[in-house]
Amino acid sequence: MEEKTSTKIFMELDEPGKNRDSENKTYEPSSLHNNTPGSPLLLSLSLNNTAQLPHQIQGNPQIQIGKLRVKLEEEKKENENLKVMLNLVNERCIVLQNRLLLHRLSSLPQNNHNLPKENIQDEKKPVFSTRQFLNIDEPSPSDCGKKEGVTLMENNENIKIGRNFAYECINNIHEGEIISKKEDQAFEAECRRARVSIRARSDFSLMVDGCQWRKYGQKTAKGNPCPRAYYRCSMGTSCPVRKQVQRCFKDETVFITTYEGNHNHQLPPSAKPIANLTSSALNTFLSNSTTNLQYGNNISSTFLFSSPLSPPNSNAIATFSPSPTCPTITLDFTLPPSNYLQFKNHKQSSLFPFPFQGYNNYPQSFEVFPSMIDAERKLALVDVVSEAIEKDPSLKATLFAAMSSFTNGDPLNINNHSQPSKSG
DNA sequence: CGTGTTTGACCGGCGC
DNA sequence: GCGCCGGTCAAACACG
Repeated sequence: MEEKTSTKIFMELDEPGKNRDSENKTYEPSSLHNNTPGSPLLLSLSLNNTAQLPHQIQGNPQIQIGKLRVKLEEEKKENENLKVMLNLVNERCIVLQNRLLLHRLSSLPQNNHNLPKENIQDEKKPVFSTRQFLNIDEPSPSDCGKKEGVTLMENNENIKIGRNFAYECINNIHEGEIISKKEDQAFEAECRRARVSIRARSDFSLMVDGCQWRKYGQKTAKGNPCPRAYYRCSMGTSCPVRKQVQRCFKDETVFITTYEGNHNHQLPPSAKPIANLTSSALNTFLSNSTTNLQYGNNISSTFLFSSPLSPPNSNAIATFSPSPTCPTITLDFTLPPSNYLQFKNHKQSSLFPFPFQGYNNYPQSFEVFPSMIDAERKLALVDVVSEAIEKDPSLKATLFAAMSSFTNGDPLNINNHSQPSKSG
């Protein structure tokens, strides 16, 4: 957008024999703008009078240049302000889009395998417009992203409209934030109760989480002969964080580590990746959970989770179980990377930037796998696919076959699943 | 002796 | 109300 407008200005200034004083070299656009080499000129949003520019250049060149420079400085300043504002609007739009997505996921009926086709189609849409979230008909300030982007390119009047749009957008979004404050409070309360469970192999880097733990109990839980160990964080005084570690009895190389609570002390650098992982997972899912509880839903969902950890440990299949007493997020790192690829390619999953940040402000992304099946079934699915892929290099066929067994023969229709056989 | 682990007892929530 | 189960407590123990 900026570069386009800038190019237009260049062309007008450089056009020979039209408005340019050929004897005066100071009309060189680069000398006018003092821009760094290669950087676009920052005139795009605010040049209300680009059409008049050639006329202004006529007459005394020195005076006109002086006037132009002053005007240019003003425009640059305004342009900077508008850029800041635009960034703000974009950031807030992303926040609203994610809120909308989580809202939509949680609003789906529990038996959503009977969803009409349109709804399933909707789930595949990568992003949702702000207007959809705010439920406002056009024309609306909530259309700022789209409308501003178009109108700013057209003419000066539209630039003004676009600018007003931006202002209105900000005001509008602020109202939305106020409305959602109550949800945020519920969200915080949820954070304290929620758990993040990590399934990882014993040689996996996640097993060393950088914190100091003191074991305070051990118990053999029902359904798993392997004892579950209970740990308390001993790094801070009365740190409320606890974790449970249990071996998976199906595959003893797999450990299930469950974290609960927030650290009340400074974390060492070595502990931050896991802290980021768990906090971003919590952030990712708990809005969904809060809305679920609010609407009385008790649905689980599965996502491809792009964690803040470095590759190759950067992806996990995440399962969210929004239990009213203890919502739990399970991040499964036990699948080989190829499984994630298959999982990802299988559905037209969408990718969008995720605004929530971990302790360390890692940039994060969040991939949506639009399904709503219960946690147990999905974990069973993960096991089946994992085993099959280990045995058979023909990943795609095996994966689709496994998916078909859960989806009444249609591997693409994850919502229309049937009960898996326990023989797995 | 200080720190961490082990392990049986205890408690509270939940389902029947 | 009762029993089951997960989670926690705390005394005993191990180790440096």
